[in-house]
Amino acid sequence: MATTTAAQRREQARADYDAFLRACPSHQLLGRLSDKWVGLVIAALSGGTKRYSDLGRQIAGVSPKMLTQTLRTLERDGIISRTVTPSVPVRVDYDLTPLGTSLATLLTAVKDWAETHFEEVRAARERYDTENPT
Amino acid sequence: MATTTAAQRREQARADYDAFLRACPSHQLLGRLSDKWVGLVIAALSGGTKRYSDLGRQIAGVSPKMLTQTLRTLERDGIISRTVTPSVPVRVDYDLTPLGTSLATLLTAVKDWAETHFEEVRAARERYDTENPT
DNA sequence: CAGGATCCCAGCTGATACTG
DNA sequence: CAGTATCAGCTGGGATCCTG
Repeated sequence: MATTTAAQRREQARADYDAFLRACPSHQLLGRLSDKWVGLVIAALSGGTKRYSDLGRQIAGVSPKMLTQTLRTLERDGIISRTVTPSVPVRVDYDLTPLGTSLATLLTAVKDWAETHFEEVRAARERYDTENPT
Repeated sequence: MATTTAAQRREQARADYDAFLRACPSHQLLGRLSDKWVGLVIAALSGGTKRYSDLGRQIAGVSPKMLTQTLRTLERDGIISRTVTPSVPVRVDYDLTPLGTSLATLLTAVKDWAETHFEEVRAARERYDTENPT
């Protein structure tokens, strides 16, 4: 025996890794933040309470499905709050919770870093591309 | 006519949005950071210089392909440096650049936020799930 | 107005095999 | 040792149609 192939070991490692990732808060958060629409939604809500259709209009190109999906996961995570007003067309307002606000702060920090260093990154890319014409 | 359907308008909006996103540094950065392996690689390299196979071993479950791909994009962005030593088996060392180090700092900030607030998120999820048995 | 349900395609991921 | 090349599978996201 001892036929522990590299593949088997990697498979095992992957299982461990997956379990680890699922339990890893920072990675979960990263996944959330980078989710295609999450950043936009949070940014939009930083401007105050918004209705569903306001968000749909303000965030260019989002489909109803993705908007709803995004809002739902954010609501589930306690990042935003959803308020239904049973008037005659229904009215639903979304807002940032305190937790969401603190997350928005973090997002701003990331944005600042990006804006500060983006020129460096751009230059690095250009250098790399001219050096590796592939 | 004026048959500008909702779909058409969304399509147009989507084009604008895509162009916007491609030009948006913070969103690009977010995408990078949340990339499945990027966080792990940066974390691994925070411990100092590492060889290709070291990284492959330290990061459980990564395939050679993804490891290479991740390293390449990070190198292109000027986040890590790649040093080839043409000995008789070849030897390649990876390291964080100053830019990469500052990014690692940001990553740490995200990690701290996640660890600080994860319990709140977990609680919010539990509440949401018990309230919405679907 | 605010969504739910369904179908479907593209792209990324990963496994495997091969090379300088 | 440090990759590259190829192929298959899955999942995310959008389009579309429908409801309370």
